[in-house]
Amino acid sequence: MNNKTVRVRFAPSPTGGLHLGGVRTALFNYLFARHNNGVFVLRVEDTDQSRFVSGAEEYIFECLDWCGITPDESVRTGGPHAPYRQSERKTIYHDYAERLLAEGYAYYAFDTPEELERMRTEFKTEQNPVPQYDHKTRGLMRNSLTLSPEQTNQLIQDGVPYVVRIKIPEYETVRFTDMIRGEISYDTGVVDDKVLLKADGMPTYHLAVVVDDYLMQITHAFRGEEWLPSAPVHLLLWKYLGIEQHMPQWAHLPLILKPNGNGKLSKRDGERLGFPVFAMDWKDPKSGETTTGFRESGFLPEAFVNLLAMLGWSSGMEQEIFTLEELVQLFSMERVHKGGAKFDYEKAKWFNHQHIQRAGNERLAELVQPFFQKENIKTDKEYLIKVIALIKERCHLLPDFVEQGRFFFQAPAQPDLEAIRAKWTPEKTDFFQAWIDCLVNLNWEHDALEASFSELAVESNIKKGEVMLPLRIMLVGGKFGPGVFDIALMIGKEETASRIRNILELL
RNA sequence: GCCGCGUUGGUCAAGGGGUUAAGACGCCUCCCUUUCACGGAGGAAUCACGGGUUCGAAUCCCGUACGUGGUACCA
Repeated sequence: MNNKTVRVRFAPSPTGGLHLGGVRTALFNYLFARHNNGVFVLRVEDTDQSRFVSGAEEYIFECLDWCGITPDESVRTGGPHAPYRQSERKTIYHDYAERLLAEGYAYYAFDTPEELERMRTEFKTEQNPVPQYDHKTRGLMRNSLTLSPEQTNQLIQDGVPYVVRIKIPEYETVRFTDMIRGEISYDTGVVDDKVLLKADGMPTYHLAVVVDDYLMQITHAFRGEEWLPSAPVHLLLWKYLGIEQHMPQWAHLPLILKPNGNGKLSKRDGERLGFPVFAMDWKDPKSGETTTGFRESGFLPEAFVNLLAMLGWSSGMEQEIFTLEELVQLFSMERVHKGGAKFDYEKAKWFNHQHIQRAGNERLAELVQPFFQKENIKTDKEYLIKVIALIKERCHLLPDFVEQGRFFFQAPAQPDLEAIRAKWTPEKTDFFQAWIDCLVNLNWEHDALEASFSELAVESNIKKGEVMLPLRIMLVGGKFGPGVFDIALMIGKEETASRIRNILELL
């Protein structure tokens, strides 16, 4: 890449950076950086206004750690372009704002929220329901363009709150090339004079990205498609600052949409439809409510990363299951889609199922243990590993191991007695009684077990098929699970006999 | 309203002038399994619409429709 190190940056917002779309942006940044032996920079957006949610920074790092996409430069790791926290870069942004002000590309605006509101209602028409602060209206507002320099200075000295706005030209066409979409052009006549510096002294995203990307020598900037409309503002800023030649290449990633209905996927959808939209549990410090994450729902991080990668990108091959390292090798911007993708939770679970099959039983045992603990089931590690080997293929999410495996640890609490009673006969009671007695002297291995069962059935003049299902229900509680003799083998001679005996008494 | 971006089965998608238009998820049928899954074999289902260009269009162009994003001192 032009002998220049590829540097990509991720600048998650405290609110938006937390969900699926945000993590995917981070992932694509990471994949592109690694693929090109570049650097993945994380700049933290910590705007100190009411919308800022404390704990978001920690949360983001934990998410990225979980996914295995740790940044090379960040607040945590340090790096040559520190600080990486926006609030610590305040004076830097001011310097750049001054430059724009001095050269007439920006101006001071003293309008109060009420005045802005008045303007919006006053100029509101059917054709223009949302009037903007732009070339059409700025001449009618209270700003350094309409005020004399003396008046402006006086207001500033008097401590009247002000913002700095970019002065967007009236007739100009801004063009740029997006790595995903190709040529894109905007007519500046429809762009408004965006605020660059807020009254509280903090920069808006518009100023911050441009300044940070320049100073941090970012070569490629990827973000969600929702940023496309503000791209012309950023382009103009690069130009006005005279740093155009250092501008990164842009790529606007397609949106992740609601599975049904319309619109961007949001936190609410997860709650409504019963699936996670956050990587990990997220507790909103303000409302105190917790939103369940993919991690806590029982997703493997590699599965989460895999399914995220396939949402808006494809390898072009038939293979769909990839490790992070494979994704790094295969990733290319050319294969990123333009259109938004609807999130499909069923497919997400399928990805997890696939990765569970590929995961080692020992690791699964560790991951699954907390879910057993939650249900107060004590698990011996060695035993649990054997159980996992037996049941993993029928598990899509980690909690499934509890449902599929609990009878290995405890006798079924509510066995499906009806299923047994339906075709029960006294002869069958005798049969099971006899089999329990056989068990005592039996060599405890699969074939011997099954042979004794089959032989006894023949002797008792009972069809083996008629007692197989009852046996299963006695041991398992229901019509599910691995081979019934494998189960008996696992739970042991005593337990097998005891479970049969107990059910027999209930019939 | 205006501006931008997009549109291949229900969903994710390959394919970028000539294909029987891949594959995956989901759904259905059958096989396997004396259970449930897994697995295997099949099946239903698609190029948004209308015009061009072309010998030939899912593919290129133009419209329309629809979707989606933006239109904040949010990101």
